[in-house]
Amino acid sequence: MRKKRTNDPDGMRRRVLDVAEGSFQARGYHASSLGDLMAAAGVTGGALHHHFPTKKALALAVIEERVAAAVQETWIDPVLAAPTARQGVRAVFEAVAAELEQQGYVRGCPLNNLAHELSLADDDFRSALARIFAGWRQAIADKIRADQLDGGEGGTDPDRFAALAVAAYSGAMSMAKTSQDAGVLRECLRGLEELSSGGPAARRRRRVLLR
Amino acid sequence: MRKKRTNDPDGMRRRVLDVAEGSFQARGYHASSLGDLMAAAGVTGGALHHHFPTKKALALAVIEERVAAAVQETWIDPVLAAPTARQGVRAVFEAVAAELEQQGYVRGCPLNNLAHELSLADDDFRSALARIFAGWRQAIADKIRADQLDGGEGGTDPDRFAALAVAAYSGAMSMAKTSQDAGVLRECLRGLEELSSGGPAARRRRRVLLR
DNA sequence: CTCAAAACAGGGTGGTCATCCTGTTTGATA
DNA sequence: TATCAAACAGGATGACCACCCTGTTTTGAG
Repeated sequence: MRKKRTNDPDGMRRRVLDVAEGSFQARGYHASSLGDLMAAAGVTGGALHHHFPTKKALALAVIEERVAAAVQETWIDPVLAAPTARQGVRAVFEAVAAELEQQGYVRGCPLNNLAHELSLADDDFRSALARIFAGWRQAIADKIRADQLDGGEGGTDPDRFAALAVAAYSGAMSMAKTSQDAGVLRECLRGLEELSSGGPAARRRRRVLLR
Repeated sequence: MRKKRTNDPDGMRRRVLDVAEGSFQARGYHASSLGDLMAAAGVTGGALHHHFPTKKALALAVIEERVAAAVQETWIDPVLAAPTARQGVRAVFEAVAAELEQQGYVRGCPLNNLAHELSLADDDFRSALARIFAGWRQAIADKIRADQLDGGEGGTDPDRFAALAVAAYSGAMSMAKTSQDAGVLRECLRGLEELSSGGPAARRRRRVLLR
């Protein structure tokens, strides 16, 4: 009997990206060998090399297609959908913390993981990752500006708030990954809110300020 | 003529640690080969293996002796020496930003760099790194508590503030490394201060809330 | 001085890894 | 149906790389 083969370039490419995304997240770029990825994806060397001529090309595709999408889905979209930027930030922190606590382990933020390992290694990596960070911060800052046009967020500097929110999240995820405990995410969120508009006292103030 | 050799175990160990610390910081753990380290340190394979039987043992020594010391010197000591925790945090942010801007490039926080690459790879690495994070946070939290005994820092939660400060710094350094621009450090510091005791609006608000 | 242990030298080794190369199969187009 | 580029297969290759092993030199204790 003859063995059949069905050409499915898109599906094969997608399977490779799936496996690579997961392995880069769990083991990092250097610790992920193409041999392991090929075995995990059920792909031969020829097929891998056809779609991604080098390991760098594969990583660049993971960054631009998967990591960027992950930031969009877990951060930008929820923040934009929230009533205000601050509520969006809180919702994301809490959603991520809850998800991590449920799954029982912390693999860290995919963007930060790759940023640390690859930013200094290659300028193509670095600029691709920097673009994602910039888009993340800008989305939050724009949302703050929208809130201000709606009459909220008095004197908050949008860019400062966005930088702080992204930094606090990234750093909290670093610690959560290292301690394998998502609690620090909640701790940082409460720290942010205690100092800004989060606490019950602040909520009282906001109601006063709104009319 | 005979070649002379002077046994200097401490010096040789120190030279290896110096080179390894620098290379782990600049290239990361996996991208640093023992061959490169040997060449850079002027050390033979036998000597390296004598002092550090495995690469992991070398990295563990770097973490426990060098990274921990770096956190102590650049963060804990200045914060403890400052009049208040907040002033200490501000001083460190500004000192690091100034140093980075002067040297023209950003290699990132050594603790965070290694934490991202090694936390999931090996539990010995992970716990050693987690200990450093914990000591860092606790030093800041203790300083806040001392400030409160001196009558300052009204209702600030020490652990929350410490977690937020460390997270904001770590995350800001991630972005600074990725964008090769230390400006985000200052941005995050201003964000922290605007939201806490810094901005004029916040000072006004806080006064109202206090009764 | 003796001598054992520590300190160091340097080549070897098995394994892994990314990439390449030659060939075969598939599918769209004409 | 003829044709050709894209898609895929799978082994070859050469370059590392971490670790080990055998041997030599230095050092300090007794």
